[in-house]
Amino acid sequence: MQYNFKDIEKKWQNIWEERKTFKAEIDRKKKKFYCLEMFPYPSGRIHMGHVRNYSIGDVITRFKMMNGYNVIHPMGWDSLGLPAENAAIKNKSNPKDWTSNNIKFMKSQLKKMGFGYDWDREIATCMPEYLKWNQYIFTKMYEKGLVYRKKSEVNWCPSCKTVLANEQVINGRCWRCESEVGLRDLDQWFLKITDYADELLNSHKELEKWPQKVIAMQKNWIGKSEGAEVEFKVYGTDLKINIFTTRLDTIFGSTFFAISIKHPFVKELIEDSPQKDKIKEFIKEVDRDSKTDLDGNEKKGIFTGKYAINTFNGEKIPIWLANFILMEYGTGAIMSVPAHDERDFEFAKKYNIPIKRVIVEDKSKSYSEDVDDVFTGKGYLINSGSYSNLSSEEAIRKMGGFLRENNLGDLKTIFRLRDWGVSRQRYWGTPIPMVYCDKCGIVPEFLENLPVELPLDIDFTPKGGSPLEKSKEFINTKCPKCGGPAKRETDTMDTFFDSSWYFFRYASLSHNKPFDNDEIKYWMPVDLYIGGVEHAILHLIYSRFFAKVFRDFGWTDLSEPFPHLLTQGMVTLEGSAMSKSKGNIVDPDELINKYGADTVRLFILFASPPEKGLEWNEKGVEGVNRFLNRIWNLFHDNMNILIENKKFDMEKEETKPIFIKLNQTIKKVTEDIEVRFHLNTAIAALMEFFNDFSVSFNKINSNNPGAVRYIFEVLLKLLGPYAPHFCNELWGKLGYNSILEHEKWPDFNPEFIFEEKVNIMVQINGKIRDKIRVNINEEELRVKEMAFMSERVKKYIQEKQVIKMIFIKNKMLSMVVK
RNA sequence: GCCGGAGUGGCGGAAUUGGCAGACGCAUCAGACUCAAAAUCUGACGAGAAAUUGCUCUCGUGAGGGUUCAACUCCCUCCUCCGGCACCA
Repeated sequence: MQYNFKDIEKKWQNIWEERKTFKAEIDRKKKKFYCLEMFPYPSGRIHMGHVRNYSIGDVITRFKMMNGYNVIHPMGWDSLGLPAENAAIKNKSNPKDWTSNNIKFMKSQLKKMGFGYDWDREIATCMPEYLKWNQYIFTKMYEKGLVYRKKSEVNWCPSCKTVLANEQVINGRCWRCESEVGLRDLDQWFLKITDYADELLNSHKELEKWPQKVIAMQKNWIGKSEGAEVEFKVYGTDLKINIFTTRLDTIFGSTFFAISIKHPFVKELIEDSPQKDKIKEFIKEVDRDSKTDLDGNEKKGIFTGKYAINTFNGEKIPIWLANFILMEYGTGAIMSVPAHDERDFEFAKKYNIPIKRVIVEDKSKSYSEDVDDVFTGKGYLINSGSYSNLSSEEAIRKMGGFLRENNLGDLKTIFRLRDWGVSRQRYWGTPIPMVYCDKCGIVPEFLENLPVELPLDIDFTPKGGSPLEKSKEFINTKCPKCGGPAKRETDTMDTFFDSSWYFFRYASLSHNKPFDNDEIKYWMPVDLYIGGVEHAILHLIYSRFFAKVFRDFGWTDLSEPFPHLLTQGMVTLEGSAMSKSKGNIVDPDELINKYGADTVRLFILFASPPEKGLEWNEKGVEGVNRFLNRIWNLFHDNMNILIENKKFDMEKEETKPIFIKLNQTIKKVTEDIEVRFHLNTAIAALMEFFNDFSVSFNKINSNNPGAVRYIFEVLLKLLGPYAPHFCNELWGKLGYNSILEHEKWPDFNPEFIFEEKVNIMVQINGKIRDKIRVNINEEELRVKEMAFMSERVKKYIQEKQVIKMIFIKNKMLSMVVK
């Protein structure tokens, strides 16, 4: 029989809502637990990734509630962003309406899954209140010097005359008109996240409960490298070019100098070269390559005609333009040491540049003048003037000192991480609250004028520029300082800005500031943050950065917002992520309608442990549904026994095994949730227990009938977080008015964890030859006696000598015979 | 190239501290119920060998080696796959 999940699930969803079961209020007598899942972008419908993510969070939430925690479990919407704008262009509608319709629908889907959220704390990042504090944070950052303006390139469609987001550029072409996309230099806003690069890296140490993988990814992304910056003079000119190197110790081996084609001094270097036209042609070529030939690994270069003077030995070395030097990293110029760097070696071979060995692995060995292989390791210096014979490390230290003393450079640490460009030339984002006044210059909008809201009467059909640029009422404003006429910034913020602090706002929906520190002190940090591993880098670095900035503002005492992170793997179909554009979406609604939310929740959690990727396969859904039905049927077939509520005896011989199994299951399920988050094995343990229970049901019923009800009660509590509607319904049928979430999570009885008899394996020469059943904690001597009496053991040890015996209590007896 | 992670039956996965490999579920097969099917229930289910039924043995966790009484688990070498970063100076 299939239980009627439709009525039951609706009923309990209403009860949770009416009783405000998941409302979170500060109660300083209780320990809090902040359970957070990454909020969704309201794209229209929830997908399997959401179902998985929120099912995990919901199990933890209910589990923690039953363990006496004051749980906050909020939900909201990352509701600004490009898809809304694209949809608006397509449907000639408004992003706001599109978004709020989607939110409405998705919220109903989440409710249908039975997820327990405190909807009173719901946030949508597009709401005026959120815009206001988002903008306020931006102006604060500006005041503190964490925001600046810089020219930066954007994608530009020449036919639509508009800036394109990266997502709108498909294979180098515009997503709408397919014309080739170019680049444009625009003034844009940046956040100085690099000021925090070192701290973001160092405080990884505090994140003990983060997956190693995520930390490794972030470290990679921040990309710290320690080296030195050295000034080189250009021979015969006043030019000085700085280079960055991690191998200052190799500087005596530098035989050429290479700079990026984008280096600001290129123009001056080639000004009077007879080869000027050829060089310009080369620059164009490399520029083209960099756009088309993504992994173009052939090294190319051209001699500029100028020479640099090696700061350490005065040698003149030729300056080349080379395609493998990036302006974005270091200083855009390098000293090249072909003997000790793979790329420099390849380049030198190609262009017949001398190669000079200056580092050797072994001081006592002699090396030939010819260098036919690259040695990139550290070692000892040779051919390096007064630095010869020093180790690489010593040399770097001394050379660094020399640079500092002579004002020619210094040891320096650089990062791959670059400042965060937050400007977007789009409509559906938080307007950057800056005003351009002819008299006062750039003025951040005052708090009392916030939020700067988006104008609604906007034509979204792309005609050139950002939609905001065309709104006269938006652009024209008063200067907050002098009151004179001024113009508004038309760029909006990267939506990652919005999502970098929403979890503070959930915890404190304060009306006169972004959040209130008293409330933050109670609720924050987030005790468990659950989300897709695809956010391992950007979102999780930005959020950590924001927390540190807030701390430095004096707004909180918190340095890390998420001490415990659980990253779930992606749900894939045929090996690739489900996405609308690929058309491989599995819609959870169909499954919910067919099997009910409880089955869907159980199913997605049972399929694999959360952190692993999950290849979608619907086959197993029948299995978990069967499990629920079997419980339902056993329960209802025995209602008469269950409502009698008789006394029972735990110690009774006939039923002791099921109590032991029950207590073992409590222990296992508790630890699986709490310690490992392996919800799949917790469910498996519950199934295993129920199998035992049904097999021995008649025996229990006839020997110890009162136990049936007790066992069902415990089972419902343990299964409750996974299948909350189902379990609450049965709980009610036992005559309780309470809801399971307010019941206490069962404790296991340590006296019922161990069985009275255990199997001891008898191993002879590494192979298991017998199992003997003995009382728990049986003495070594007695086990040995029994083992020697076993016929099967005798077979293997007769006429042989036992030379070694190892006894592990309750587990095994291992013998070595000869 | 560098940095992570993984590799176990037909499939998803389990084995938490080095101690019974394959829990739990799916699929499959057989049986019961049924006129029949579905549903449900019962049983079998890593590979191979032997056997009269039960009691049996050998091999087996990507490959090869090692440590150990004992290895999916620890060490070394290698292969494959996935993820991140990448002419990073």
